[in-house]
Amino acid sequence: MQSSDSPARLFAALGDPTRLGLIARLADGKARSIAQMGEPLPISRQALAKHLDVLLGVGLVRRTRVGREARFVMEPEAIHAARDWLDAVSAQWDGTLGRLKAFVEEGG
Amino acid sequence: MQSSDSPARLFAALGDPTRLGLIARLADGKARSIAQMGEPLPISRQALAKHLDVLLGVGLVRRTRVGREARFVMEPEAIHAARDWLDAVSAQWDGTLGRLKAFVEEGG
DNA sequence: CATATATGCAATCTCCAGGTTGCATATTGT
DNA sequence: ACAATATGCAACCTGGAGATTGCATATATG
Repeated sequence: MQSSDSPARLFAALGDPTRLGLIARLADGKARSIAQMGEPLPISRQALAKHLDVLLGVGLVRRTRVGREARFVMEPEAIHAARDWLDAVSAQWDGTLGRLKAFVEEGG
Repeated sequence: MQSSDSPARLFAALGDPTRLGLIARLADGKARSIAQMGEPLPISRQALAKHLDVLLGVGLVRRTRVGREARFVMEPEAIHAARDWLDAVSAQWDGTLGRLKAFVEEGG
């Protein structure tokens, strides 16, 4: 696990419709091979493999070899990391807004 | 509000270290001009303006003209939209059905 | 063993994101 | 009016993302 570089890389990995769709499909917890993942997609197998490599690089999925297949499962911790970053930003916004309200209340 | 296209565009907007830094700074709720935002950054003013345009395009910031200045404020609703997407994925994973499927698929 | 299946590796192509420079426009200040 | 400030607009350059094709390798199956 050397992927906790910066949240930007994580968001960048999610910032592609194909990859986002892969994550959405893998969210059911099922492990899928590359061929299975690519079955409904209009792109080549190699393009798909690259996308999965990107997701792997930021820790959003985990790879397991089963025979000649490479099965991919979602890794929810990376999702949590991204969500935590957004929560922090959101919390800071809500906090400062609360302080602004307090100021208005006090100052009149 | 025509920005609720797909979450991928939102994540893509966040998937750049410069833009992520801008959002982090704007999370305090203060409105800042382009010159103010660019003061600590090692990039040109035009590059910064493009980044702010990207954030504007997905609804992450709001622009207000004050005299000759263009002030930017964060728009927390877009942050919430991104967080909600991650929550949905996470919730699906955490569901018992998803975990059971994962166990069956992996463990055999 | 021979063959089909599933994936890995590598070279290549194209396009656009992110950056720059130069000039134009609008607003403030003297 | 004139100069300084703040931004907008446009052309341009470059590296890398996303895709392709072709070939190599490993595993299952007859």
